[in-house]
Amino acid sequence: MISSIKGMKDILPNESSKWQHVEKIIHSLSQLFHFKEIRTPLLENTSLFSRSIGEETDIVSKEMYTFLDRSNESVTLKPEGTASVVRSYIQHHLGEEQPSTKLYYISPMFRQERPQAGRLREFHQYGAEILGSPNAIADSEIILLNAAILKNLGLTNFTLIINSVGCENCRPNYKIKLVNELNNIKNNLTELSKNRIDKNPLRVLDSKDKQDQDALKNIPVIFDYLCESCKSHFEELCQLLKNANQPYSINYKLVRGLDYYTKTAFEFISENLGSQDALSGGGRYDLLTLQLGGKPTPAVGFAGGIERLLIALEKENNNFHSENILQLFLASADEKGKDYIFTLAQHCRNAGISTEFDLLNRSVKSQLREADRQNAKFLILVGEKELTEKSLTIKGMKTNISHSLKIPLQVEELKSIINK
RNA sequence: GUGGCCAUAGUUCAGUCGGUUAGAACGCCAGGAUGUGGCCCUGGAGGUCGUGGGUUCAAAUCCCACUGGUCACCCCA
Repeated sequence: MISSIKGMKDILPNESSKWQHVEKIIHSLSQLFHFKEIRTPLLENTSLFSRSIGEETDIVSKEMYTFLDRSNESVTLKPEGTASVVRSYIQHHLGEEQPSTKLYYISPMFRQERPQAGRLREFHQYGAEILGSPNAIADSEIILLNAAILKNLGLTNFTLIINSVGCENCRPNYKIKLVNELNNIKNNLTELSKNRIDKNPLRVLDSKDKQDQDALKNIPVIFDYLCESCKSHFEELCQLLKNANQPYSINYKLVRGLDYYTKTAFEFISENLGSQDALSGGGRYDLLTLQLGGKPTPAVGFAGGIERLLIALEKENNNFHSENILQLFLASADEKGKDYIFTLAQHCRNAGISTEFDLLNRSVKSQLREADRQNAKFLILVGEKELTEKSLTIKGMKTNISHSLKIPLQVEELKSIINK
């Protein structure tokens, strides 16, 4: 038996309706906020990701599915969405058409990590980006869309945390100060954090280790080192969130794992996700477009994990109604009945009635069991008797109401009974 | 990538001081005075016990490796 690749899951028929429901809400809310969908390829040039996400990040240094294609080009299955969107934005000059652009996407992503709860090698993200606006109102738009999607799915148990990670003007100053302080308390830090002091000092801050957190109690926070522009941007965002009645908490130690973030960083977290507690995350990336060869374009965006949404929804006992209910099951008692219902099924389906019948030549009893199992709303059984008498009976499987119908059948009449 | 736990019918599991044809429930299939489902009753199909080695007269059961799952670390969605 050949099975799926480790960490890559089939979405089976009994769960695909949940996915469709979630995707439907993502589409409709994104469009309500007037974002337009963008679809980019799964495969990109490897350099797109190494240049944007950062060579030193875990994603690029050890998690990407990278390989040489048949022309010896290094290609990579996309590990996140923003880089591709920005690449496409630059390549197709979307910024020339209008001063600001709002885009959203739903797409599989790939990272070769050890799978665990809420973490897969192929997973699905939904995300949105606003390119062209440097203002906090764009940040709030992104955050509020994200929150609206969560709420509309019926989630209640989540928290928004925000921070500012500064910009190219103020972050270097803070970094120097931070490295100094970290070196002072070096002996109280875990090995991993010690190693990070030089490579990526900001990441030391959000270590989950208790020992680290104790040692970091009195560490200076970036907020005190933000430049005027970053500070006012952050304050403005806070005010906008308040005006929108969007609860949030500030966590000065929130740092995100991708290098391109500037100013705003945020996460929506849930207690229901085990150790992978982020439902979604995002932030501002004012330098990325320039870095990827485009014109300087301030931008902000987020991405969320669909699998994690589904886990959180399950934990909150949100039961989805199964869509795609079967309206009519046609059963046959003999060969003539079979011929008749085959044709009738075409008419019903053309009229928009979802219709099913037996494909296995089974007994009447088996056909009816099947109708029951499929949760059919109505049943019509046809045999020689009905055809001779030119009269059919349609029966409600749940209601026990039945109607007589004359042959030739008027599909409109049938439709009105079914949709009543 | 590191570590803990796990791996028996389609599913959830029982079965280990090693010992004859490996069980249950649910699901599936067929039937129940002959053309009306669900409940009920009867019968049936379905497993080389994750894979490969080893120990033993004998392995689902003990040992090793591998693979997969799961949880945690790491990291992130």
